[in-house]
Amino acid sequence: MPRSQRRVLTHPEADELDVLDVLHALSDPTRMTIVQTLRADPERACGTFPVDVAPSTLTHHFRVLREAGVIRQREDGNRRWTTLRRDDLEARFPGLVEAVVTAYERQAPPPGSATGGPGQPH
Amino acid sequence: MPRSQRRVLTHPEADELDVLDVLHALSDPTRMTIVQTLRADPERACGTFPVDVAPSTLTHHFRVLREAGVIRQREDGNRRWTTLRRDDLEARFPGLVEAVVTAYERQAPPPGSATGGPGQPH
DNA sequence: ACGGTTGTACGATGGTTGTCGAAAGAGAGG
DNA sequence: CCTCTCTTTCGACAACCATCGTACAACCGT
Repeated sequence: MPRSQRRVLTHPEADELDVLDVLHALSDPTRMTIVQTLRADPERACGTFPVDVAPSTLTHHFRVLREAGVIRQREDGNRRWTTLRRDDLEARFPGLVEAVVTAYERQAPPPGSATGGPGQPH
Repeated sequence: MPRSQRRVLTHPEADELDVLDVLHALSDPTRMTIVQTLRADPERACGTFPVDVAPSTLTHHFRVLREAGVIRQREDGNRRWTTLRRDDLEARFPGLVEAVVTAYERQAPPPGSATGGPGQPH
């Protein structure tokens, strides 16, 4: 029995999303970096995010984001692939994710971006 | 010496606002109700918000909002007046507060509004 | 001056959260 | 079958947080 059947990945329905849960999920730098990364890359495996925490901590953050309805996860072989639920979020909270991530990028450029923009270099 | 001089109400500068702090401040139903109320009424005294918590708890929530830069408070005689920092927030996080409050009102109509909209009535 | 109003400060408390390490499960490949 | 990789689960722990009651400070009437 494949892992995708063994453990059910619970995702809230699009019309069940709670904006307070979403805001709480986004008010953490690690989780925000995950969302930021997913906006650039549509789908990534769990271990490929530019965050600096232990694997078990990462699993915890993915669960928070998933149960808030921010991301969707699917299993494929050994990997777990993660996507941003852009359409569902946009339908229920128009402009929210756009505004949040844009605001965050201004103050914390995504890891790997060469220019830090007008941020304090020291 | 008036109270407005006695204790300094610390407000972050407009360019110091942290989007993660703002999101955290907004991810609480009591605080979101405060912001929601302030969008309708430009300025209110502390005790006039339609929330159901103890006064000391309310003070705590005002401090969280103030230190995140969401609200501004000024003293006048016995009262402490609270306003939303709309311009500062809009300049630094364009569209954010608008999207957040709009999303929240859809799922939790402001207290005192007659129609609950298409929400579950029971 | 006195009492009432408004709001804060402090301390306590129960619950939540972010973090990690160790152990284990599931799949891929030899 | 065995091993390696990817990811999860569990237990633990310290930090944080929302909440409250009590005490207190400032202001405003009378």
